[in-house]
Amino acid sequence: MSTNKKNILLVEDDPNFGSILKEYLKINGYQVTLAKNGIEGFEKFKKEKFSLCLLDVMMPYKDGFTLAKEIREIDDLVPLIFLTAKILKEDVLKGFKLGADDYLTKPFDSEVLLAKIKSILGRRMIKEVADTVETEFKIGNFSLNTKLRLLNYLDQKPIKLSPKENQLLRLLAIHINDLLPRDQALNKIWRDDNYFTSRSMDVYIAKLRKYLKKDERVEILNIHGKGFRMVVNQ
Amino acid sequence: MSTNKKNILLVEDDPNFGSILKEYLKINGYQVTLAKNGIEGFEKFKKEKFSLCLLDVMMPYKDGFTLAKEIREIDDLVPLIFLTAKILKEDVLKGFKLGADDYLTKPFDSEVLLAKIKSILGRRMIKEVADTVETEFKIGNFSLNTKLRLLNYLDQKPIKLSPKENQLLRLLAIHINDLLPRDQALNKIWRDDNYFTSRSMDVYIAKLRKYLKKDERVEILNIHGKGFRMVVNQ
DNA sequence: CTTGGATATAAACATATCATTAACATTGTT
DNA sequence: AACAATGTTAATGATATGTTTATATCCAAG
Repeated sequence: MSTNKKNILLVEDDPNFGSILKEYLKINGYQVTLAKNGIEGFEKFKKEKFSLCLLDVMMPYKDGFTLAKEIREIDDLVPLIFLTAKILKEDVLKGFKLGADDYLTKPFDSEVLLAKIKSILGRRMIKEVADTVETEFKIGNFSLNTKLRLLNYLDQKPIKLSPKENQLLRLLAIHINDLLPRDQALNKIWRDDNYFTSRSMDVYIAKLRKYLKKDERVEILNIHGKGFRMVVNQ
Repeated sequence: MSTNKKNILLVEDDPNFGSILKEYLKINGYQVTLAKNGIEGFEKFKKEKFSLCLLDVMMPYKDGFTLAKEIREIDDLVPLIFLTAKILKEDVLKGFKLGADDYLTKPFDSEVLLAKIKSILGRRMIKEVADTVETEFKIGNFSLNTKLRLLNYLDQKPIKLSPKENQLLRLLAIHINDLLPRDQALNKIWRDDNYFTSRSMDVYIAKLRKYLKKDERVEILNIHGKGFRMVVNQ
């Protein structure tokens, strides 16, 4: 449990749902500021520092997406969660037959939301930060220094990495144990994602796998059609 | 083979307005598919992957709302923008209930539309929305990770799922203990429901049943003529 | 300017994954 | 019984990926 309090901005126009959710989050150790529409939400965002924003998409005057855009203009990093995802996920036909208020009063899966918040304030936050500043990565018994482009294995002579090898391994390390989508890697490293750059990336994956053979716990797995996933077993 | 280009589906019955808007969007770097009514629009939507849909509300045969409803049945996430001449509040509300991402009145400032499109397709927006989609499902002693396409059973080696296996099991999990209508699954996953896709689905059901044998409490039952139902007994 | 080494891409071929279809068996319905 | 719906396995062709080798490109040292 971290000592600095996690401050959440909740923008929700339905007062019932808003206050219930606020109470629930407070019980779970978060500090919550509730705004009842996009305009008020943006005002509050400018005045205070928040660890995370929960935005209802469907709001009068200023919808969640517009608000998100404005927030992004002044803060590149603060995580955003849209509360419509839950609604969109539901059977649309069912949603139609109900009134607008009905889906909000339906039992809200608060456990799921809480898990999401925890996950975003933890792992995901780390990923964002790592993506912008981190230069040193542990990968099993390897350590990668992206500034010097060196891959160390215990006390052995460091392996010199080419710029592309370095960038790709760095991305895999940021997403360790998680999917690195093919497109994302291609766009970040090659700034393009046609067939040929994709094949080129495969060549680099093969090279990295060769380097990583020294530690058999470390593997780069493929997820067919989606991307790669570097794992450290045990 | 993947492409980076933003692909927009534009459904508009007025040929003049339609082609002008199409050209305008193309000039601004988008790839645009134009459909001249709701029926054609839905056909095109099923055949291709789009980053965003622009739907005219007032169209003969099939209006924009009906089309939106059909699109939402097979795609929970694709952003929708409604174009309309009417500025009726009722229509706006109806649009938002469908999960619309924006609402524009016609004639409108094309600069405004471009800004809206950019905002919705913006680098973070899609990712944020995608992040809020549930990726973990519990099924008896199994746990399904739809992002990594892995089916875990206790501590055993995870079973790798193919994309179709993954999608089908996900749908069954969403409807756990409840009926998953055959045509609903077919339209969501295969975007079609002829005899052959239906047989194909049966093949996948057989595959899933094989995987799920590890936990005898978990069963996929058939409801003759209606669909399937995954249950967790006891 | 040219040479050599490092690097990135392309080509070529091998293998793996995947969705579909066919084929035949079984079950449910009337 | 007759037909339709479903269960299951195996074969097929298409696409994605794995890997090595060849070629092109860049750039610094001579």
